[in-house]
Amino acid sequence: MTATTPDQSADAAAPTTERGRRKRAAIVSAARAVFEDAGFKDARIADIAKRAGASYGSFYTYFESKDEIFREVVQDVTDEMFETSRSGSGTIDPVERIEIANRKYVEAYARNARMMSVMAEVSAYDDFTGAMNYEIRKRFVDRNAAGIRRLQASGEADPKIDAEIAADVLGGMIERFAQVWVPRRTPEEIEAAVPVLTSIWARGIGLQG
Amino acid sequence: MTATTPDQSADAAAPTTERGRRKRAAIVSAARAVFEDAGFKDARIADIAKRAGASYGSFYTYFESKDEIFREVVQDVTDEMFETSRSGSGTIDPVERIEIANRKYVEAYARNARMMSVMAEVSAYDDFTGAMNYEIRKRFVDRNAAGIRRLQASGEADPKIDAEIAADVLGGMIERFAQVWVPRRTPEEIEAAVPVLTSIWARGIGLQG
Amino acid sequence: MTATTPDQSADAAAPTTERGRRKRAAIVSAARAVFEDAGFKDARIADIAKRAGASYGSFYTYFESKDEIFREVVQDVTDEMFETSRSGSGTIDPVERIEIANRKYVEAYARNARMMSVMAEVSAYDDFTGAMNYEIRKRFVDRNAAGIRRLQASGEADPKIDAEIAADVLGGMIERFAQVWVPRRTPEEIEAAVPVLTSIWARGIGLQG
Amino acid sequence: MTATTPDQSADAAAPTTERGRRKRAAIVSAARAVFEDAGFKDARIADIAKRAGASYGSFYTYFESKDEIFREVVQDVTDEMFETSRSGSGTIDPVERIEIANRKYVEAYARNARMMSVMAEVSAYDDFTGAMNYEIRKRFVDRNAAGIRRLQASGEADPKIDAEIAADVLGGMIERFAQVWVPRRTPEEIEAAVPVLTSIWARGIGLQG
DNA sequence: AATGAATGAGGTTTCATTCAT
DNA sequence: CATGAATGAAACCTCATTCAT
Repeated sequence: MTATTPDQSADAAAPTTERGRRKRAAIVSAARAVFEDAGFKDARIADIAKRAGASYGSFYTYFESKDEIFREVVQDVTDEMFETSRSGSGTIDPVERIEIANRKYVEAYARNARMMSVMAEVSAYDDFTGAMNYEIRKRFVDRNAAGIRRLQASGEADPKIDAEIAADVLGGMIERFAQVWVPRRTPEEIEAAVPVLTSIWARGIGLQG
Repeated sequence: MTATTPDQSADAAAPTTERGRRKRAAIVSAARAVFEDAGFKDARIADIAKRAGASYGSFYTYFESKDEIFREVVQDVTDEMFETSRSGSGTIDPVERIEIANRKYVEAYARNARMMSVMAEVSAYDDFTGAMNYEIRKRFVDRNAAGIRRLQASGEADPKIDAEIAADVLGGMIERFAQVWVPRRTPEEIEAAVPVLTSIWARGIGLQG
Repeated sequence: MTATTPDQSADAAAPTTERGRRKRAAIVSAARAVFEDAGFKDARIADIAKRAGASYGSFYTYFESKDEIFREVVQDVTDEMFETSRSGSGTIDPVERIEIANRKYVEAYARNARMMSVMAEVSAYDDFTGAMNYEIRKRFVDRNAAGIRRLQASGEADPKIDAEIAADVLGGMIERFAQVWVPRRTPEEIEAAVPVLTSIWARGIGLQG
Repeated sequence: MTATTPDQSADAAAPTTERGRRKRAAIVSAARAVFEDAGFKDARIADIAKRAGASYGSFYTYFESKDEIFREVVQDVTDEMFETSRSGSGTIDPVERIEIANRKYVEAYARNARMMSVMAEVSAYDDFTGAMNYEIRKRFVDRNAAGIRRLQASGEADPKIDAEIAADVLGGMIERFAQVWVPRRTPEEIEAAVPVLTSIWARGIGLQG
């Protein structure tokens, strides 16, 4: 994949029939599975087509290129990472809110772990994927920053802290935790570590005596 | 690159003459530059040879394959990351020690940033590189854990904290900070952020009132 | 070609369309011609493809490797050598039967002479081809042994002779005759020598006063 | 190896010192071993040099090319095949003489079996080797023809037989026997089969009853 | 639309031979 | 003469993309 900017002028027409929509969806789903198994470079169109029960040529009826379908899968992942982390919580206790947010992020990451890893691979040489990665991160960090500023305003968090940097750094801590722990540890181990994350986070911004 | 374990049975001979040593070093150096520019998959032997002022065949005088030279470069990076982070500091103040350690890691990362990124790419499908990455991380995290335990023993850090998990998580925070900031920010911005990292770290383990 | 055992897990798909079948057959035919001209080692995929009017890649649509197509050609030759020598003769005179069998073998060899020679070359380092060569020989020798035993049972051939060894040795005589004479002599010379072969064979097993 | 005619204008000088002669002999010996192990095409100059304890460059001090050294080895084999089969026997009994000659050929073949097989491989594309093979065969067949004519003159063998063709055909029987049996059977089995060869040969030319 | 065959640029690797030291 | 590094022409194989049916 060469460095590119998103190109919306898709030549491959959107399917008009129900059957076409199903086939298209099958290809996207198969592509995601193949990318997860093989990474981007080693994924072959032939494998995607076979896995989708489609022919070689059918792939190109729906997608212009390998890049294009990869971007569609990346977009799906990005959307889901957004979606999941969006819903707020009803609680009032700030530490509990932080823990819920952290847990949500880790859970969303777990559902998309392989693709997140492949996106990290591809970001190295593809601008679009890099931008998507950045978006996911930015959304997460921005929400964290807003939360910290709110806690500073209410006098619960240390007002001397730079909220943007702290949110960036602490968000990175969660990201890295997910990257490292999700593929290697059991759900129970991860669950047990989340309170440690929360505690560090809370102390880090001066919450709690 | 297919998943592999380190293989010491190098078929390509070590150079016996001074001239050979120079050419070999030139190839390693050129290879690193090419990997940094292009990543692993897109790096071409032809480019490495040309950049080293060597012929196509000369490459294969010293290295069996693209995999082999990549591992040599990875080994070099790993060694340097170890080397740098090893030397202790003379100070006694724990916060200052943490800051020095963090700054050292970030500086070492900065010197190897592109290769660290390529290694992240390749770790996805190559066991050797994955193992090297793991080694770097483990070394860093272990040192941190020892430091935390020491501070707990001296009563400076909160003894209720699980030192291993905290070291893992806080180490990840530094790693991710380096990954994200080094390629995108100026040295000044990074320098300015390090105290934030240090502060969060220190508070996170219960240092300071 | 490295030593191998036959591998039935062909990855290259069998053609499903008529067009595909034609192209595949053209490639097999071209391959045989190229192997006959150049032997195995010097045969180049590019030449096979060009001769078949196909592109480089088309070759790999149907065959995994040079080894695989060589085996297919070898299989064809083997089949034809079997086929030809199978049909019995109607005559009752044992000497006449021997002469017919010898002539048939030599004729079959003549039709496949170049490939038989290439197979001899390749047998030196490839197990599959060696096995095919062995099969051809075994089939021929076994039939001869049965014939000799029949003649011994009917009292026409010397019963003291070891039929298996005699069949092996006399079969080898025919094989070697074909190897040496077919490429170097005219059909007329060969035709004229066949009765000598027959006479030696017949006398050798004690037929005729 | 491309088709060539023997070229006596060797550029590589004959060694003048004793040490040079020894090294040259070591290279020839190593080359033979490598050709026997690997055949012609797969034999590498590097392996020959290493096996001879010589450097890469030394090889080219003594030999112009891979072809040249192969021809030297082939010449050695040819000489030895000649040498061995030359010495006559003292006996008078014609059948015994035939048996001795056959046994001698098989024994000489056994000593050179691997190289004879490699020569068969190379004969397919190299004229010089083909000529050597032909020489070996011709010498053997000619001697046989002379023997048959002698027996015809003395009234022991059937005078109606064409001595040249019979010698060719029966010689081929021995050759093929050696090719097939030597690599696959034990010396005892071979020894046991030689009388069958002799018997067929003797009967074939009308000797005995 | 669907199918699957056809294309060919692009990359890796080998190794006989030459050449600088 | 000895050494071993340097050269580069081949040759193989892959696979995204195009195209004929």
